[in-house]
Amino acid sequence: MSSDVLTVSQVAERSGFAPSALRFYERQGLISATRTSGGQRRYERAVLRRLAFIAAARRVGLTLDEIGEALALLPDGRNPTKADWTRISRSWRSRLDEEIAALEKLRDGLDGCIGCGCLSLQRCRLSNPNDVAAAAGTGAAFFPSPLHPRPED
Amino acid sequence: MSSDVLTVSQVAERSGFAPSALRFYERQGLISATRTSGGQRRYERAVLRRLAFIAAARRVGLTLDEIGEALALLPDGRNPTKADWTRISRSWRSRLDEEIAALEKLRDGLDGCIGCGCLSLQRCRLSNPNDVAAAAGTGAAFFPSPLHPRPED
DNA sequence: GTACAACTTGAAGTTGACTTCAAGTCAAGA
DNA sequence: TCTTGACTTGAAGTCAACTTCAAGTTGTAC
Repeated sequence: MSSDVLTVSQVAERSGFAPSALRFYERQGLISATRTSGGQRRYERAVLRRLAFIAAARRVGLTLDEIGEALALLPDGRNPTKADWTRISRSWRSRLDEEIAALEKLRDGLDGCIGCGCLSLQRCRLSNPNDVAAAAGTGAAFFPSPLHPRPED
Repeated sequence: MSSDVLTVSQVAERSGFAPSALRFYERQGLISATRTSGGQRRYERAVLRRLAFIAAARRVGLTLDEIGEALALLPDGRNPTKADWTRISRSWRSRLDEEIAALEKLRDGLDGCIGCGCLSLQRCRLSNPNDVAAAAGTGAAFFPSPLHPRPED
């Protein structure tokens, strides 16, 4: 139990991450823990804040590598302040804006194309991949794609 | 070459998919090809339309399994009409709308939370995972997540 | 008829983010 | 002290969507 350290299952429950994920994040250097004399992990409360950051960053679409880089910008020695967290998450807003814009563009493209069935017509960009291929090189350019997609949790 | 059938590399170039992806899609049952006497693939032109559909569907965020299910709804025996394509892609618009809405919600949540640094404060949902865990079960509920994300191409 | 690019196959590898497993060790309440 | 749930480890497995590889075959321009 108790006062100021937490066990793996306590952190798991409070953070929402599975114990296996916590061990994985530790191996990746995203979080750390002290050990009991018997070798079991004990976490400081500050790890919860760190995990909250990781959860939010994942949701925004950052990879674990990127999250690691962001966390590396936190001061070592002292606990991060409000300003520290703000600083390293400042770019998230524009990242989301870009992603939203990309999806909107895709949606509008669909409205004028697949949505109306012109997939089967000669002049639709979607149904006429050779034109696109000739112009853009690969089919990946048919439509803008969302930025920073991530696999299912 | 020529008149009405296409080789693998021709389809690859015109569709934007790599030859290995075409073989993979064939194994998955998404596309099909006839064979020469020597066993090489020859594609009908209609495969390009199918591939355009696959490309668009991938972009919208469908998995290959879902794309397969959608393609299974096309009539067999005759080539799909404009109405056929429209029918099976009708749900894409709302799917994108939902995904966009989820991202906007996430963005707005960030504006009021991480963005202002309250990650370090007591009453922020993000910095207070135990409350969320108690209420929602897992950390996955901190923020709405985008629907149907997909791995990098 | 020959050269050679393009094609064939099944199997294994890749990436990211984890999870699962087996086999054993630790912590703490009764 | 005993019991039992929680914990430990490294290695291997999972998932999606492909790519890469090796070793051999085919198609066609000359």
